[in-house]
Amino acid sequence: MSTTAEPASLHQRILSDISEKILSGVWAPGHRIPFEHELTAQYNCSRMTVNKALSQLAKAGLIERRRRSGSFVRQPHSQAAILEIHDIRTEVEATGLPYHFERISRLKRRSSTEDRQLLGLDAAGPVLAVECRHFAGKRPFCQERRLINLTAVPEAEEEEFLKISPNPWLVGHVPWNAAEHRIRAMAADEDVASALDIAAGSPCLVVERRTWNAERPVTQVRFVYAAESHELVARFAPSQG
Amino acid sequence: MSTTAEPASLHQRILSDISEKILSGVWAPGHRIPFEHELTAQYNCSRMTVNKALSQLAKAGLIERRRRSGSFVRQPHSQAAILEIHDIRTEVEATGLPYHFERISRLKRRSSTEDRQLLGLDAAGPVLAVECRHFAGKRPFCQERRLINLTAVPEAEEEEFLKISPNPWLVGHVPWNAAEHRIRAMAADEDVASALDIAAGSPCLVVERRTWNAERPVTQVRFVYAAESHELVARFAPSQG
DNA sequence: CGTTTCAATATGTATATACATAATTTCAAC
DNA sequence: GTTGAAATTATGTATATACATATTGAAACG
Repeated sequence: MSTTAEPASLHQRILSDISEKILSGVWAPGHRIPFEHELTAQYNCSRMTVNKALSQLAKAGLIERRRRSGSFVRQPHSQAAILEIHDIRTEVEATGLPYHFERISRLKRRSSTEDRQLLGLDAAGPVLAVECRHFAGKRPFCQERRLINLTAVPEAEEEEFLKISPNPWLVGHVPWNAAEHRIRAMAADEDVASALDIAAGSPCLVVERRTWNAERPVTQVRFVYAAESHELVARFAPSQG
Repeated sequence: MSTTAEPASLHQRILSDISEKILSGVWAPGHRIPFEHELTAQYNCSRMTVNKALSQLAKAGLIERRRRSGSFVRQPHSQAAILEIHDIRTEVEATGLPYHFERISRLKRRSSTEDRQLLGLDAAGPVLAVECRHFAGKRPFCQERRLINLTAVPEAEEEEFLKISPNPWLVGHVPWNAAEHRIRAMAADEDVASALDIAAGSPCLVVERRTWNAERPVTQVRFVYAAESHELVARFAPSQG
């Protein structure tokens, strides 16, 4: 997996240009983004192409379109994430921004008491601790801290997690049959604040997940998102198209 | 008035026709759905219109498109986020503390624009706005703000919600077949801070839920918990095919 | 026999165009 | 000055068309 998505097509480029401006704050909520005909001129393309990009942005909830008035940056509603095996790459790319991640550290160790508690292990054994940051464009989107039970997944020892992040690697290598999510809010501590480039104390959403394979703990992971950047959405039935 | 599936637009109709067939199981995973040019003939429209619908389906993950081969129904990406309708009384009592609640206000009014947006209503009509606090022991545990669509649930007008809180009352009186949860973190504003007896700005967990009955919005509710007091837990096994 | 080449095919993206629809503004009529 | 009809404007949807691209299958070739 390459980490950066090239601007595949023109309307994708327009889309990511604009969402970058919005998410970076260059265009604040309420700001009127250029009219379709202006963007048409700016990108030297047809109105249909611009329209496609703007329609997607509207559908994604980043902008609001009003006939006769123009298109406006919406209040930071932000993007949806399905609850379960939420794939961060997909979440990020849904916003139109290029995704990449950074592996910060990777350490094999004998499991500490805390590790065992987090993983739900009852016996000692080697674990792999991995820390990553996921980015949307140039901005940090999510901090990930993970423990992998090497007894259940010995192959993980050979993987550096530099080109592929732990989640897709695990999905491709290990089956699981049970999972547990814990979701809560917390104030950013120093560590989180610097990882996400936000102020210490500001609210964050924390998603912790443990997965098992045949009763055996596989991995435990904690994702932390800045509150403004993220919202989890879970639906029980398709509401409408 | 209820939200009867309106004709909307042609590509929307194509999209919902197809997703209906997929979700109902008429077209199983792996099934090749008709080629664009076949759908073009079937709906008597241009390929662009069909293409728009199929592209959206692909983006939504329901189908997979392969050049030269066609479009295929994908394996179900487990949409079933198991977040049961969480019952606050049960949550509180699980901690061993006595539960009680307090109805703060109850107001019938014509739906404002904001009400309609929150509920997902497209037409005006009466709503009931109810605000409550739930306690664990003597400490406030959760603030609840709710809108009830009186068009869908006229009986609610007779209920004062002094002895029974809105959630158990609704569960006993109105069936629902779709729900949506939104979960996020936020900083407590003045209102929340005083309701929960915490400092303004401290992190909170917000759970918003909307439920529908036969396409008709029933109720919208926002629960706010102080971060330290609460954690959501969701367990599930992968549904897979 | 295996490999290369080429044509056929379905999707992917972009174009120009047309008309519909909703929200403002203008401006004349009352 | 208020009302209301018409013009204006930006978006919404659909059309026909064109060419690009990936993949497949079959024909041509050494």
